[in-house]
Amino acid sequence: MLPKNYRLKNKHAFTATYKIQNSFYKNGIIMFVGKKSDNISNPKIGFVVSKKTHKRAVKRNRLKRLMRESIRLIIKNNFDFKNTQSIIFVGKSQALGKSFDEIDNSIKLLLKEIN
RNA sequence: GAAAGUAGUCGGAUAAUCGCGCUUGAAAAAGUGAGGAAAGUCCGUGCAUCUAAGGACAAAUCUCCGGAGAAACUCCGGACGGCGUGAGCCGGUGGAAAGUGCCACAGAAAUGAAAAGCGAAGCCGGUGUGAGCCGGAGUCGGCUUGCGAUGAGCAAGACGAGCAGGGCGAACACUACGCCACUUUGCUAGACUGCCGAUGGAAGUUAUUCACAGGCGAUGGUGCAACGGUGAGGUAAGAGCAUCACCAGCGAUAUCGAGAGGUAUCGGCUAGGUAAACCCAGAUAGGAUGCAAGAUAGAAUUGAAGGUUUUAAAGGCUGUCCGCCAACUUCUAAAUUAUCGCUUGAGAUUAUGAGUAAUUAUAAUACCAGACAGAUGAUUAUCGAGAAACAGAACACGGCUUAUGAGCUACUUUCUUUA
Repeated sequence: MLPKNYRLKNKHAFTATYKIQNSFYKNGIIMFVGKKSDNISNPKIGFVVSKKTHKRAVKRNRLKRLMRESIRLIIKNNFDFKNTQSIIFVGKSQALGKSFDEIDNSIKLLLKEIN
C-alpha cells in the first residue's frame, strides 16, 4: 500500500478522472490521466482490477500488488509527474500471470506518455 | 510384496535489500499481521433494527433409538435396510389399513383392479358335428408242400379248411346247442380258410384345429408396478386352496434389551407405488431483514421533521382474520465527515480427571489480523522434484458442502510369495 497522501480514495475522484478520457494502453494495462494543477505537490494514484478480469480474488490481488510495487519504486526514484492530479491503472486479463519485470516495463512506458 | 479401507499430519523453509496495515511509544524503535478450507452462503446461533401494543389462525422447521450440544440438513454410540470377498461404506429412516390427488407410454385391465379374453390357437374337461388320419365290409384276378432254375416235369400229403371220431358243461334220452382240444386215424375238395395284387372306401372310431354352453385365473405378453414370493401336494385344468415347507408382510403372546429393536411360538390369510403431492400424527419455535445491521457526535438556522385542510373512499398496520389507524400536500436543511459497533471469545494452547465416544470439569499460560479504493508485498540467493495445488479475512461463532500438489504416520482388510 502506498503512503496515504499518494492514494486516490473516493468515488468522485475516480469518476472525475475517468471523465477526462485521457487514456493509454500497453500490454493489458490501461492508464487514465487526470487534470494538471499547479497547487499539487504529488499525484494521487489508484489501482483497479475488476471481477470481469478474473473470478478469483487471489489472481486480482497479485496483479494490483505488482502494479503498486512498480509505482512505489518509481516514486522512490523521484519521478517527475508534471503536476498531474490523479492517475488510475486498470489491469486487464492480458496482464494476468505476467512477471514483475514485464509489468514494471509496461508501466514505465505508459508514464512516458504523461509528457 | 501388491491392491484397498479408516483416522491423522503437512499446507514451503532460511537469509539479504526495499516496502505496507494495526498496537504501544513524545520519538527512535519494538511487537504483531490470512485459511484448512478465509470459498460456496446450504443449515443453526449470538448481536442489531423493524413489525404501534395484542389475540387467533395459517404458513414454517424437524421425524428410527439413546446420548452430547446454545442450536443445527450438527456430532458420537447403537438399531434397521442396502452395497462390498473383507476392513468398511452409504441411507432426511413416523403414517399409504382416515381421506383426496397422481401413476405418461405400453397393456384386456393401473385401484370400485373384486374383473377380463388380448394371443389368427390361453389352459381344461363336457356335449354336438365328423373334415383329415385310422379302420378295411364288398368286388375281381392269381397263387399254394418238396425237389428242380420261381421253367418243363417229378414226388409227397406236410400246410390250412370242412366232416366224422375225443373231452367238458348249469345244455342233455338221442339229436341239437356251447366251450375246449385238434396229438393220432379216416374221408373231402383245391380255394370256401389263407397269401399276393388290383379295385373299393361301408360300419366303426377319431377334435389341438369346427360349433355350443361352462370351469380356471395359473401360463404368455405389457409395464417401475398386475392384489404376497418359491417349491411341493392337490385338481379335468387350476387357484393360499380354512393343504404343506421356507421366506416377506400384518396381528397376538412370551422373552431379552434403557430404547430403536432382536428371538421364539401361535393366529388369521395378504393391504400396488407416491407423503422431496395434499394430508394425518408427534415434536420445536413469534416473524422479517442482515454489520452497506445499527448507534453517537459535529457545522452560526431548526426538530431531522414541520405545515395545511376536513369526513368520503382508498389505503396502511411485513400471509389471513379479529382488532386498530382521518386524509392531503409541501418547505428548509452539512453527508464526499469522524467515532463506536470491531474483535477477550458458546475463544485458543497445555496438563490432569470423568466418559466407549461426541463431549465435559478443573487448573495454568498467553492475548494472537481488524483494513475501508481496503495491509499481509516485490526482487535476489540457497535448500527442495519444483519461480509448489486449491485459494485471500471484512461483525463473530458452531456445522455442512465443494476445491486441493507432492509426501509422511498409525491401525485394519483381501490376495500372493517365503519361512
